[in-house]
Amino acid sequence: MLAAARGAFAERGFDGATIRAIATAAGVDPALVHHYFGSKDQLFVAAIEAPVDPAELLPEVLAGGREQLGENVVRMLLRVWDGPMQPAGLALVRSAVGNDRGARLLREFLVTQVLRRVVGTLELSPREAEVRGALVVSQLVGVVLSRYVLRIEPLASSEPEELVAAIGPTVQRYLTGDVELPG
Amino acid sequence: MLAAARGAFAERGFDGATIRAIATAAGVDPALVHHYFGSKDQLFVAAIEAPVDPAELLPEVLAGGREQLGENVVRMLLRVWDGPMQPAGLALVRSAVGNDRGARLLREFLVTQVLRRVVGTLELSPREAEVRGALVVSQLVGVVLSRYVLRIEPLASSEPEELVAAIGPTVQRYLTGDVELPG
DNA sequence: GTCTATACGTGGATAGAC
DNA sequence: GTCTATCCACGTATAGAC
Repeated sequence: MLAAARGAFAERGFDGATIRAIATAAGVDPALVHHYFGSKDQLFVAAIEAPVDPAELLPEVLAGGREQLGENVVRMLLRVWDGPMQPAGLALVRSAVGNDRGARLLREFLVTQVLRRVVGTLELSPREAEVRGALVVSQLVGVVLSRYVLRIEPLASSEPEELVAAIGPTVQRYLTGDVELPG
Repeated sequence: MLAAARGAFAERGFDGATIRAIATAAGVDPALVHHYFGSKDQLFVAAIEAPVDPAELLPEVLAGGREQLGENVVRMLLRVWDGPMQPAGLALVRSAVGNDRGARLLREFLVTQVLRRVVGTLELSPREAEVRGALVVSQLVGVVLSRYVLRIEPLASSEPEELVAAIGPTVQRYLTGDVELPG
């Protein structure tokens, strides 16, 4: 039933998904949904509960050393999104673009849960860390949107490792390379 | 009145925006909107009518020669989005992520109107052009989303030229650099 | 515990008065 | 041409029967 909700939110966003449709997809009565979750909002937060914990993935990302950080970040992003994260992630992204609460939710998740962890392992001034982190996000968000939402070819059907090779260097440069820092 | 529609669609996406709200914002009667535009769909396409023609911007992008292509693309993107394109563009992006028709609309606009023009000026095999174009799009889409939708700092309030310096090299590499080409 | 019935609001669209 | 009044469909949520 949560799976049905995730699927619906992923396909149609928060506003577009209806409790009726979710209930039908799950083969139950719409009233049951309210009975279990109370409201649509609560159902949503239950549905997008992160199926992966960023903290657990961190060691693997850092394992290759400083020079492989860029590729590892892209590799991990694709592994997670091609796998368990995709429905919940899509739901979150779709809703983030739809309304401002969702945008704030996603922004804070990205900044505090993902960015700070990766960037925090480099020795950087807070200011520089913020800038480099934002640049990385700009590329990663673009990959997710192009591959999973807009489905632009050949990005959408590329093998993960091909994208790692193509995009990893960009992330690497943003993290440790020579970048004029915007202010 | 079109301006009010653009603003509403930009803020709330296609589904979120209501004809009533648009009419109120424009200081007119909701029925008038139907009278002029017939339906919400038609109002939408009228509202997102591209305020800038990609073809006209092309010479300026190409002016600096092959080595400045990356920076010029980013510069033009920001100029257009910081200016006249922003409301219509936001409306399109918001709706593209919301429903699949919108996604197809945006994808086709990006691929045929923007990508092919820029990439077409390099001498590349169709296959390579497609790949490099998609990589460029992945970065540009990410910038737009981070800066204008998610409003991630410091991207959101950076000066355009700072972003040009930071992100231009990425686009340059995707266009003319050494990239392992995904398939 | 599960479903039927329904209240309540909202939004797109239309008919018709002036 | 512009607005009032209204129709109709849909969606959330709740109350209450079984």
